[in-house]
Amino acid sequence: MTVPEPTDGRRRKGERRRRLLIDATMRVIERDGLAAASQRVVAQEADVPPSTVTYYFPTVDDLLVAALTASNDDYIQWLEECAAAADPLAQLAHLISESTSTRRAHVAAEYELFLMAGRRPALQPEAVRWTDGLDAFLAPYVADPFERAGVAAAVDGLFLRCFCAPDPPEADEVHTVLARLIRRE
Amino acid sequence: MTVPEPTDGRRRKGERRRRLLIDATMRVIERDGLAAASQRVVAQEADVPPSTVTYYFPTVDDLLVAALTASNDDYIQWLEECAAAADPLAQLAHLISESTSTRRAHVAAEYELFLMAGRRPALQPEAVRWTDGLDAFLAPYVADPFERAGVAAAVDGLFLRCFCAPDPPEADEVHTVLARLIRRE
DNA sequence: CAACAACCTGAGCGTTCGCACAGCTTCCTG
DNA sequence: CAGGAAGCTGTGCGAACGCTCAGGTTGTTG
Repeated sequence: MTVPEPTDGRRRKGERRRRLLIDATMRVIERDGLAAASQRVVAQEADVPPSTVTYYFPTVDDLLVAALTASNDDYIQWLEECAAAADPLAQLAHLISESTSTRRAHVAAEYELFLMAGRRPALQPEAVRWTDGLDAFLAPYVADPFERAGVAAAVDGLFLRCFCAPDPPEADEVHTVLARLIRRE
Repeated sequence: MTVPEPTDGRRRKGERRRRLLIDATMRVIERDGLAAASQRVVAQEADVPPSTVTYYFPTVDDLLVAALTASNDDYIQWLEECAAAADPLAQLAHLISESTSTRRAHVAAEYELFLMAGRRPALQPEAVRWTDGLDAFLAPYVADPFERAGVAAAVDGLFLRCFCAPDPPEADEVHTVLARLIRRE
């Protein structure tokens, strides 16, 4: 996924610019939703002329797909970081609970991606990347594949709950929920 | 939620027309997403002039909120029907698995609603209506509230999975997943 | 330093958008 | 059966939309 960091200074600047636009798109998505992420609005958010957006992303759809894919990248990486932590489950609970505050844009983008994938088969592999990553993360904790599918679905549901519930659960509450789903006695 | 069915024939026709527009909106959402549901597009889908949409829904936003709310109504009602069935859990699994085919528009609308609720506090009660209903449904099966929150989140996650996964699970598979989450041994 | 590639942008075209509004028909009520 | 409420729609305005394109600047390479 990550580009091998070009030596050419021009291309490097180009990559930086692309990233700038994607970040601006994420901020717009967080604030007003995917539908509000038009060429002009994103351009203004990034403080560049509208034609710059066209230069880097031939169509707005390309821009949106790029932003959603990048967001998915981030989540998969964070998940791997969770897996490498001292207490992976607690770390995951923390990540989930941050949907309330720090990572609102990312959660919104993730679910917009899922919604898009439901209509466009071309995007399904991107959704699968996440679910596969999540399944791999949970494998050490839940042996039975059916049960694991259930816990994975719960993780997705918890992200959403933290994003849109009036009184979203704290990290330790999410941790408790996850732990009770996994620990069977 | 349901209007007391007016005696006035004019108002009754009006209600029918409102419903017609909401249904058309749902079809558009299913096909091309919430962002595509503009006044003109919905009007064409419903085979009425654009100004008719303005007449019944002062702004497009009103139309979208009405459609999403109506969809939420449907889901809550279906959930109650599941609860009243012979095997509620199997019936719920069936409902979830229909996200793949019959109820695609409703699933999409439901998640669009959640995403909107994340940005607009005014819509949060609508999201809460669903989660509360789901919690009530699960109460007989899962006593512990934390565990129940986990299973509820899993239900939401399973809806999404059925909507956008390349090889969505069948009803009996969903049933197995739910049963293993609930039956602890 | 010539040649080229990548970056960059202002102007503008055609389309769609949301919404206002005046004026019409239909239907109920006193 | 008069009066009014509710339903209905064609017209049109200003704004935003996606996208094209000609032409300019900057940086790299042989």
